[in-house]
Amino acid sequence: MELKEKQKKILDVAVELFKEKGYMGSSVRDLATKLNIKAASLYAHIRSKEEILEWICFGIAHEFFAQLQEIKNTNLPPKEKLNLFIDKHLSVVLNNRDVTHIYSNEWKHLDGRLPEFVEMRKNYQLEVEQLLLEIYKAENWELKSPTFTTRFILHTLNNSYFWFKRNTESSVDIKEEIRDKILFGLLGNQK
Amino acid sequence: MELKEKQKKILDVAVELFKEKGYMGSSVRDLATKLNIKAASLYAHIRSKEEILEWICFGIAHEFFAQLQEIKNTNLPPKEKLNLFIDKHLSVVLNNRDVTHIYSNEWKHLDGRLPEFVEMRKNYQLEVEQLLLEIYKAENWELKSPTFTTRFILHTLNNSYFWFKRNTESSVDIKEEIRDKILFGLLGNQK
DNA sequence: CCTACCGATCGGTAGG
DNA sequence: CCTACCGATCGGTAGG
Repeated sequence: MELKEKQKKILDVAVELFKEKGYMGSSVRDLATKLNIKAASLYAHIRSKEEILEWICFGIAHEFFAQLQEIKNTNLPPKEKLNLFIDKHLSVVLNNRDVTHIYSNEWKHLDGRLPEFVEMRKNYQLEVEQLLLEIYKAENWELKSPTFTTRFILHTLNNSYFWFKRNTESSVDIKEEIRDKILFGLLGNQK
Repeated sequence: MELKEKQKKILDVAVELFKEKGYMGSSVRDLATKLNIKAASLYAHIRSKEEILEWICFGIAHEFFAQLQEIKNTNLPPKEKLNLFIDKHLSVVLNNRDVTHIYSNEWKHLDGRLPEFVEMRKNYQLEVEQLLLEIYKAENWELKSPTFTTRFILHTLNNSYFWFKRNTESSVDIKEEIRDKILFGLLGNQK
């Protein structure tokens, strides 16, 4: 799924558009106008509107997977694996805020490749759950509801781009604050 | 904004539909079919498709406000105010999962009453922030980023319906687990 | 509640 | 990359 230069340009503009109006609220004519071409001309570069959504959803899913695999392949102490996972996942999210938003909210419109997407995401969730189980076991922590906890952490990470205004705080500070909230909550680090 | 019986029925069916296909992905014909009437007949009960979205978004927003006002009017100790706020807000969310989902994800399509909605939500956010400030001050806790923290708590509460499968766990257990995660995070309550 | 219908817009194709 | 155009569907109205 290698994209040509023009396709990358279309992807970038589509991300901006879908973020603003939603996938179903964005027409191919809107997209073409933003690219200063006619709607019909788009089809020299894309097979369908849905294909663009596929690029977005599967592209970022692939990044999440790659990042997780890297962590699984290290021999870090469990606690640091957890920290690194949060850090890496957050980096992907914060470097791709609009894409993550579309991935989280528009995947249901994938249609043809929807089953493939749903399974891919389920697998990712299961792998994260395994990582958590491994960490909790090694640290002798209690993990009451692994599935619940996994969903909590992934959802919180994926929606964290929402908690601050863009460009007002440095990325390092943001990541620290988010990790802090996920690990210790509102009160866990209060004396 | 008192709804008649038929309008309530339309609202209920629309919530189900919008949750499944999204607001822009749902046509008035889809909605009419689900109600076993013709699309044109809907307009005896609604002014527009958008009006239904207004019922959904402003209706639940009103519930959030009412619940917050109740808490502000009590004389509970600060710490219990925080617990009660989480509990009450969660009750509204869990009793209105699909509505909360639409409120969170489809508000941008409100159009005519969009500015009113955005301001309403900003005010709610500010009131919650004030409540947090009051609580943190009384308890002598440190609150580094009030706005960030407020967004964290509201987003986490509003998305919590996502963390578990429907009807698999009792509502009491769910609320406890969610409050636990928000207050203490993944590790805050581990010894 | 229905039938009949409106103009506008949708994603996409043909052919150059 | 364009013009020209397709059938389907959109939200909504008129009139009963």
